[in-house]
Amino acid sequence: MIRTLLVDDELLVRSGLRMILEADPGIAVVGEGSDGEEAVRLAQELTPDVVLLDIRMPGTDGLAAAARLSALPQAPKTVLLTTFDLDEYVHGALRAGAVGFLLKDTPPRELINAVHTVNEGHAMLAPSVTKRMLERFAAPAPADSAAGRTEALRRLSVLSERERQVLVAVAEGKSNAEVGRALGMRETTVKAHVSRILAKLDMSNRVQAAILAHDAGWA
Amino acid sequence: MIRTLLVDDELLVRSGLRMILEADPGIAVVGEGSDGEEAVRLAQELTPDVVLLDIRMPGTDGLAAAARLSALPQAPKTVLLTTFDLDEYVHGALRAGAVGFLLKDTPPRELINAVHTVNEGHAMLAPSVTKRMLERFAAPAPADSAAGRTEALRRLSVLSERERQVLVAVAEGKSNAEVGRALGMRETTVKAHVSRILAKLDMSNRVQAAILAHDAGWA
DNA sequence: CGGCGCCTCGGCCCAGGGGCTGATCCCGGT
DNA sequence: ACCGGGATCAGCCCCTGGGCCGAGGCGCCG
Repeated sequence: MIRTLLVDDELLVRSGLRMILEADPGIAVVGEGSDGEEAVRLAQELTPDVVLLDIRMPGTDGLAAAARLSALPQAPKTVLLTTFDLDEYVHGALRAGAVGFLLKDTPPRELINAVHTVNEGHAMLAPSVTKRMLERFAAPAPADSAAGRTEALRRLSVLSERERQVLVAVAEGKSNAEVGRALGMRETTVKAHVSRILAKLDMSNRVQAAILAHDAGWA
Repeated sequence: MIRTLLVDDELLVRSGLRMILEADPGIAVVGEGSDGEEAVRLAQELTPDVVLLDIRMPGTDGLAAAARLSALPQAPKTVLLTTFDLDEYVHGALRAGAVGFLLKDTPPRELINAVHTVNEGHAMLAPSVTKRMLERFAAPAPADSAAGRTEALRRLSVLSERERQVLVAVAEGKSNAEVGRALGMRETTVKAHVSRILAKLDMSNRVQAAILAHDAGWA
């Protein structure tokens, strides 16, 4: 029997979740709370296996509560619930030690599944989150700041000497006009260079290029 | 009914998996293959919902097969199975478009759970893999050139929490509209934040602020 | 209670950024 | 002699970025 704690500031939501979860014979809802403070207090009293935690709550919100939950002696598996699939939430949630991140439009069947899954030690993320996370995990060789530097240099190697000079100036925070003054060319020329730099690097704005140049040690 | 294809070079393993999966009324095993070539061929013929794929197989191995499966018009959800929890495998698997990665010591109940989970569009990773992946995804501290880093952090300390979030998104190269989408606010609000960030930092454009945030290890 | 700071948003304005076309010049390779 | 690519610039377009003003809500503190 998986002992579960529900925390959401809206009574109706808690009741709905309870209905869904208790339809499964393997799950028991052992408590309900309405804010982050209660979440921590109840988790200590009840030592649940799984805590379902809304992110947006008055006072101590779900993210703060999750961080404190994961610091408890018998830390429960924490699943965060939210209406909005925001990057900031996801990062915050995972950094806070959550093992689940679900949207509130998750079907009942999936919610039950999620409780079982996290209870077994797995993670359970909403599909959209999973997608972004897999992309990040699979794609890049993460920046070792030593290796990231050479990687940046490699990507920048397609640039010509003049383009390199322009990009350095851009990475110093100069406007196109200032770059022109610094390098002795018209602003229109600077813009032409920046355009080709972005095209070569497959980027959409100067900030990304500036960061890359910075990583390469150019500024 | 979830239509499933099993691929493993050992007959005994396939039979065992079939026994386990068909114990669930919602799962049907529609085919079996013994190597990567067969996996691709059968997937085209049968268009299964989920493919369970062993990594170590003679000829075309599971990773290569997974990559080709994910390129199919009606790509199945691919779950890779392996005895050894090697980072190299995990990266390869996820890069190949797999949505599941399980060890062969996974309990039967969990395997059934996994098939349902991936069929719903979620990911299903072995706990050990999940743990490493979450760490990397949540990874806040590159812990590198700490020299200018603390100085940057000092200068950025005047920013509020929300402003910090906005600046991070800006430093990732996002446009104001994209920042808004990522943080759940209107573009006008983003612009208000950026304006105040620049004023607080005494800077004239977002590139300078982005570089500073980058130095602080925020992006 | 009344401030004050933070967060939120709208509207307005205009400067800056970026794409596109097209042009000239120069240089090095064919 | 020709061609290709880099560098230079112009003019045009539209979208984005940033400043400014004003507004309302919320939470905290004296």
